[in-house]
Amino acid sequence: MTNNPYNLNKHNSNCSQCGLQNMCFPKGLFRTDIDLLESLVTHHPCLSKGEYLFKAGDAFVSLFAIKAGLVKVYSNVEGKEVIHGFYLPGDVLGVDAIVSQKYKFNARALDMTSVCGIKLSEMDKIYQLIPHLNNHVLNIMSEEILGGRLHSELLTKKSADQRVAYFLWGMVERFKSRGYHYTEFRLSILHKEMATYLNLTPETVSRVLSNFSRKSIMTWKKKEVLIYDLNALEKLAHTSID
Amino acid sequence: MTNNPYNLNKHNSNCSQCGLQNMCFPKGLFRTDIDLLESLVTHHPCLSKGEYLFKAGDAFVSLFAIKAGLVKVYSNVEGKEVIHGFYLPGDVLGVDAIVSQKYKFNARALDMTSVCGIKLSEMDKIYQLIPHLNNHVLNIMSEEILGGRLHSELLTKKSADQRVAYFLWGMVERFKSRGYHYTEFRLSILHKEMATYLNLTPETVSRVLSNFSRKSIMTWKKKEVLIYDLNALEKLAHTSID
DNA sequence: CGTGAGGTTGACTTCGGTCAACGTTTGTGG
DNA sequence: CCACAAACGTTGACCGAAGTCAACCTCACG
Repeated sequence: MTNNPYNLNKHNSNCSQCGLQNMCFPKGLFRTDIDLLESLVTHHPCLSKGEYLFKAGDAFVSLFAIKAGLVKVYSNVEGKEVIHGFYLPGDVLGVDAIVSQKYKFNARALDMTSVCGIKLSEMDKIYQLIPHLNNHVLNIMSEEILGGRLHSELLTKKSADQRVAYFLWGMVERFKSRGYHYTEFRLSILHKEMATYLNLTPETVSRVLSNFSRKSIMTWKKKEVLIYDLNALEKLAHTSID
Repeated sequence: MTNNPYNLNKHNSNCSQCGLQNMCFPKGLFRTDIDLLESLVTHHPCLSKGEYLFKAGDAFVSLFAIKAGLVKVYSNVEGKEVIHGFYLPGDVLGVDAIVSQKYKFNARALDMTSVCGIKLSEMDKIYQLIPHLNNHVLNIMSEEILGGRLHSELLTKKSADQRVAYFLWGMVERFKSRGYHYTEFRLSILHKEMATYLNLTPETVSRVLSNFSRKSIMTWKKKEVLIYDLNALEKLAHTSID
């Protein structure tokens, strides 16, 4: 178990292996595929905080698998930011650009971030060579659709408390499933950004977090999240509003 | 130009042709593919208002292309309905169930509806036989992701007036692009359902529509939508909230 | 007809937004 | 290493868009 998903030094620098880890779900690739996939994987210098992985309108180059760090995907509507998701180590982003061959959203590192690219510029060929890869792409797209709908449910049917609880609980689950510490972790998301994602204001988020802290459910100070009462958090996240 | 998309009698009853129309975008299928695709397309009896096309949890059988009518896709969160989209003639639904092989949402006819099924139970085989079909599926999934994000933008950054205007303007655009009448059309969506989709209450929707009617922008009485001032509608839909 | 679902309208409430003032952290350059 | 500025976060007072509640209207359909 890695102590900190953001610690680049500790991360295995074998990029293709990283790519494979990410792409092996749900069915593993066959050994014979690996060499081919290897040739698709590109290495990238680390992105520092604030750097763009891609911008809306850029030509599609490749998918990106996050090795370490954190990326937000967002659009700008009438000057205001709409955040569609946060991508953690192990996540793959960019699938929505495959068809149009243009990224439609902005992707920006929120922290020192390391990615590998997966060149899918010649999709048709690749499908025939690695039929399984197609399943992985479909799988990621499915997750993206489901995630979006879950987000809609969150935005439309949950109170401010529930949204924050749900968001944090979701983060915990994601860290847990990836084998990271999940009751104490670094989260380089500004409260402001979580607010945007949840369609709340920073003020409201601040009040909710103060509230959670007062109830000894969790704290989030200076990018360090400490979960004291995961049960309470889950209950809050899932209970009916009335 | 068909007068009314809901008029089943006027619709070409050749189901496979319908399926092809839907699947031909963005790249046409080759003639040789058509026979194979034909064998994948299944015919279904018409659904009457309120009938389910599928329910959340059902095993995935096929995608559905809407020939005529209207289908809503929704989930239930703590007893409350969350509507994720309305599917019109020419739309294909069910892509999000391909990977999991289970439908995750409910799909219900809002009016007399006719669909054809596209059996994709043996995806892998099909991909190899019709590589193009894969592009169509990816394309539909992409649209689904984009649509979801657009919906999020709507929910988070628009006022009640703007949401309603945007929704109606969107419907107009969809009818227009499909070659139907788009300044006068039948829309079998309850105000209550539009409200749910837009995360508003029926009362608010009623007030907004009264307002639009008073301003001679449009009316929507008894499932008949009449657009008087499409420009005003588009302007409302797109202008900044401040 | 009559009944029930859907739609409308008005009065009132509320949750979260806005505004403002202040506290705290971060990061840069001397 | 410190100073300072700018960005971020917190707290309180107040506000407002949309929700809630209630009464009533309308219409489709048995």
